[in-house]
Amino acid sequence: MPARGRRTTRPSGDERQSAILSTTEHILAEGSFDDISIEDIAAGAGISRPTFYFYFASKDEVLLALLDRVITEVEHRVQSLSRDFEADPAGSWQRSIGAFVEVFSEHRAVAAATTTARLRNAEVQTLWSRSLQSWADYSTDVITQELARGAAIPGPSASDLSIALNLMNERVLSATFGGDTPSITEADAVSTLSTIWIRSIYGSDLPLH
Amino acid sequence: MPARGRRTTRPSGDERQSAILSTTEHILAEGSFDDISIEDIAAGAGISRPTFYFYFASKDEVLLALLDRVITEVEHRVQSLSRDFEADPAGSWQRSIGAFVEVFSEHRAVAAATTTARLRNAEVQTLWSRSLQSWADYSTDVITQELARGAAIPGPSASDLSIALNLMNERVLSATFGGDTPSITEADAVSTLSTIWIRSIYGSDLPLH
DNA sequence: TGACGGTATCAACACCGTGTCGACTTAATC
DNA sequence: GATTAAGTCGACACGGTGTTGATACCGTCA
Repeated sequence: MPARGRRTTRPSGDERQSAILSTTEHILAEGSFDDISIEDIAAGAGISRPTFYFYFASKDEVLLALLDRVITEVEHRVQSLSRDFEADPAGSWQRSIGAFVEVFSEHRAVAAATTTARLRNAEVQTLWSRSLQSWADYSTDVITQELARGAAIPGPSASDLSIALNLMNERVLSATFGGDTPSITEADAVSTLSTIWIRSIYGSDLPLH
Repeated sequence: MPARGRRTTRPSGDERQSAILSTTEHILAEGSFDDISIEDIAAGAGISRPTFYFYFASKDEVLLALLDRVITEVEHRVQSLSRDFEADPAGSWQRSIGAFVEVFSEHRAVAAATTTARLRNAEVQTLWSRSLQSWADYSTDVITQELARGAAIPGPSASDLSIALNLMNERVLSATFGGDTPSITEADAVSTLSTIWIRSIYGSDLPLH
């Protein structure tokens, strides 16, 4: 059992593991994921490159762990939101979108890295797809309910609509946080996205409530 | 001057250059841009790797040339479209979006490669940004006119709205052509996107005309 | 016709990042 | 103090990139 309150001669495995994670998120804040080498991460965590491989199989595995934490955080944040689409549809959508924006704003480095890694790594792709799909499923359910009570207007299938809107959010936020051209400012992002969601779902700015 | 109608002992420089371009687009159709090496391209074009560097400074330069051709094609296609937003706003938007979908559908390999290369290569980023910006500028102008004649409804700035919608198209089409999960089918893409554009701009499915 | 010069070609090399192997050290356990 | 599991890293092999320098081809002009 490792000594408690007294420094052991070597940091424990868990300390090393989390040093790698936090160093990576830290380095990620200033450089792109593709530009940082495992050497950089290892150096930042105070270990040699081969030792890095004792903890993670690759750079992508580290990102996977970071991404997992972010996704879990989004889930919690969105779940703990007070929403009542019947009473206040516009506000409910806006608060949900706002929650996403907040979390991705806080972890923009991880989000940006995911965007690049997803394109070449199947596991990252899968993890991200699963989340996107679950958000799309949730939106689809709400839209279907809104259609049933006559608030939303018919048109494209609820699922196509919700997929397109979720993908829009992903791309717009990635542009905003990445400072791309063209992009919309962080201040305008939530209201612009919410307006598009609401008009697309209800065909109006003032849905029935 | 090179012989005409008679084969010279070596293919000319121009032939090599275009062999590199077409080979690259061809190889790109089955593998991702990141996975193909300069060796692959050179072999496909019947030259050695160093000789490749005589024609292009890097793999990315090849993509840049391919992308340039695709962007030019989109421009031509969209310009030659008959549009009259006052007479038929919904149809005009739908035809414009349809033109994009067609071109990117034909050159999906180049579009996919651009998506990945943009993230690490500044020149690709710039070229793509410029096009995106010019399409967004065009949409902004039309939305502004539609607002002036009282057909579009006020809300987010015309430019924020148009940037968000253009980015949505980019992401949704990339998912569709890449067969991502979640994504919408190629058959449903144009109608879903058009509906979102029209409802977001006019606040209704049947804009004034 | 022959030598000049731009165009084109490629073998060989230097470099960098990844991932692996095997030998070594450290610390808990019996 | 012997054994075992966990942890560490020097040294290597590999694969892809980009460069260099020597050489071949070919149109042209004296």
